[in-house]
Amino acid sequence: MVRVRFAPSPTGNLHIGGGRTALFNWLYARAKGGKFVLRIEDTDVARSKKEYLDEILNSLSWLGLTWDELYYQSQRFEIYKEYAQKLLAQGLAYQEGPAIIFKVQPEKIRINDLIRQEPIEFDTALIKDQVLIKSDLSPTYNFACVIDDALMNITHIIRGDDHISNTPKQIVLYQALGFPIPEFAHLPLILGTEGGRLSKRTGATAISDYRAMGYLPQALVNYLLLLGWSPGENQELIAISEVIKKFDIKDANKTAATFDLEKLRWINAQYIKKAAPQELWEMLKPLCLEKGLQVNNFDSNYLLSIVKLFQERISTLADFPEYSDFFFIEEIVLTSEAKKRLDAKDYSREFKLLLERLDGLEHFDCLSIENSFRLLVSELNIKAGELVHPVRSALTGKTIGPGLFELMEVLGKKRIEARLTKYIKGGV
RNA sequence: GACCCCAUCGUCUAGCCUGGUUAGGACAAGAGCUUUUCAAGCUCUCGACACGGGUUCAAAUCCCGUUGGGGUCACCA
Repeated sequence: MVRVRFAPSPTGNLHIGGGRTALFNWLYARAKGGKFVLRIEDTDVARSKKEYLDEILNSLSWLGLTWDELYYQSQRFEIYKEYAQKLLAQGLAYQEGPAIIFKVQPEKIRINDLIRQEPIEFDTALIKDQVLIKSDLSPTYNFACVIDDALMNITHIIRGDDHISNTPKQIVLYQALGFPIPEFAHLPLILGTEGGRLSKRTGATAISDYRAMGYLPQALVNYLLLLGWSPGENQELIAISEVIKKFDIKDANKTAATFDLEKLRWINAQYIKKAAPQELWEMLKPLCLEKGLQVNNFDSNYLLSIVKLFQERISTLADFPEYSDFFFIEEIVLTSEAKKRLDAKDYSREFKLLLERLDGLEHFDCLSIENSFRLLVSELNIKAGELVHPVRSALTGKTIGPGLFELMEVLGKKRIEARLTKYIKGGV
């Protein structure tokens, strides 16, 4: 049975690269009907923090990467010590004070990597003796890693490229301990736009940052997947259930990929467009409240109509409160462009006439509004745009946004009246 | 520096294994359509096999080298 693991260290957030490694492990387990083990590598007690642990667990859950088993290395120190003693007793390791050090014998190591055609060759003569147990009695990464991967029956080690040079160090330990050597698959790194590792300088690195910026987990997963694997047949958008049917770690790319926020945004926009308005609203609501929009004061029909109005034009959830605020606040604030529109001319007569027409409407729907609006402008002998722009500015405070007639239908007669009246000299 | 990995449009990639394609798609960019704005959508355009040698009738594809990029060289993980 396939058993894979993701082994983060709680000394930082779960970042984009870690998220992709976790995703590929999880996918391989799900594709092969295996198990996905999560192992927290918290052997560095000083640097490990509870807040990072929580953040990592939350991010994995948010991405939908559920684990089957969970282990903490900090609870397994006795096990590591036991195996180190064994190597000591066998004469394969020696002591240096309280530390236990493995004597590396010169040999040629060949590593078969699932995503590379040729085996990778190393000469261990170039490797120093390896510390197993440090002076403070905690195990080193390579030692704890090997013990755990073996005891947890990990069959495939899928990890970042940056671990390639750790692999020979680990293989000598597998051999010395008499453990079977698992399969390896080293994923290429994700690079920042500047080349080199993705770093905070290049942009957000934490999965939680993308959550906060309004990306959907499915969209981020879809993007991360494309960064190193292709469904073929020119497909860009793919449901995770479909991926599980065709995923194999052997098909992972071996070239490093540059993180491209533009494409992520596009994918996110596609997922937002496809989402059910109700579900989208569940995600939007907390963001609106956070921005101080009193959305609880409105009924759900109103809210869903607004969601539908913006669903096609936002690319992140965070765009929503910014674009739609005028639906939720009475005293809207004009942008400087909107102000310019309204200051350009006195629209008292036009606004007044428009309100009269709207008042006479039997049905206050988009189509009726548009018909009466177009009739009015033709009677006034002006182009539609000449009235559309000032009305939009007065109603929304903005010069950009959804179609005017659609937003008027949603906004409702009362709000329209109140907002246009403000610009009619001498009142109605 | 030593060791290791990698190399197709600006970016992500298909094609490479099993040589014969007008080297395909997506994002971005540019143009147009639509139109009340901004988006979206649709149509079109731009744009790549890093270089040099082989092997072969034929090389993006196989081999070697060069160059370039990246990674690792901790009692961090």
